[in-house]
Amino acid sequence: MLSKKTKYGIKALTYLAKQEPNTPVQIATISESENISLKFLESILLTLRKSGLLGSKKGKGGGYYLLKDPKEIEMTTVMRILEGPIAMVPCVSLNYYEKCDDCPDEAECAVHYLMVKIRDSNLKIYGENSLADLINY
Amino acid sequence: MLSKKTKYGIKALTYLAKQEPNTPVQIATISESENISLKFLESILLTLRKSGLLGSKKGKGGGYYLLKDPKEIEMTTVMRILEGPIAMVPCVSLNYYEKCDDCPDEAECAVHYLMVKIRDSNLKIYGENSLADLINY
DNA sequence: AATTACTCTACTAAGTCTATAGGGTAACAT
DNA sequence: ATGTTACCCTATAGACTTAGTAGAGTAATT
Repeated sequence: MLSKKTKYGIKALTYLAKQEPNTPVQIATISESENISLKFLESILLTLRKSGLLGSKKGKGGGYYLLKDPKEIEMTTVMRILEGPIAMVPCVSLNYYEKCDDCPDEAECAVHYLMVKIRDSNLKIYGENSLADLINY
Repeated sequence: MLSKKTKYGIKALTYLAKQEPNTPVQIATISESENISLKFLESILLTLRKSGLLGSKKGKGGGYYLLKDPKEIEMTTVMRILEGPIAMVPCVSLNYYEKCDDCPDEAECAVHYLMVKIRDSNLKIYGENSLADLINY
């Protein structure tokens, strides 16, 4: 299951992508428009800022804004930040690889075999879709 | 993330698929061979039996066995039983559809758009792979 | 200089899910 | 009858998710 954090995060990002570049949008505005709990959204935007996707401006007229062109932000990045590893099992993760403690031989593991296929296809889809692709279709 | 329940379930199923048809295998045998907690495996095999994938025989010489030819069991079925819906969001699920309460229009929802693609590609992979495909490669 | 509009940080808490453990019961084979 | 084995029920520690609450810090405006 996709966490609400990820769902809300993507919605907020697409909202920002629809705005004029570099015009800060307040949390409350996004929260109301997308029906997201204000405080929860606050913490989500914070992680997006910390990971370099968003910039923020304090004080009056402040808010959050995208740091890059929506075309340049691919969903692989977004998903990794919000949802974590793309792979469903650590032993097939490219960025967060971990050996299974119960599995003596990965090459012989049926789960591994299947999950590599799932990972590759998902990686392809996330790579083919930028934030810009999600707002005009 | 793939739950351990699913992971263990798939391992147990492939173990059974490697045996001679209709020869019951004890839980303990699978548990030891695949390094799975006995009690946990017990509950997993129970759900697999209740959903019609496995048969069981009580008493001495008893155990679990596959009810169908491994070629006839596609991973879509297995995943649905063990992991639940294939879709990552209820609003794109074919079998467990639910409307999002925050989303006014699915057709305009970026998350929906992306998750449909993910669902379709995963469904394709699970559909192309039977239990038999997972043991000989 | 005061006020206002924001972001930032931390703490708490209910709810759910995961993974495991223990004990007892019913069917079956010998 | 006896032992083997599936079956069933309950409990629990821990982690994670999704919030809610309170307050501190910062920048622009008046």
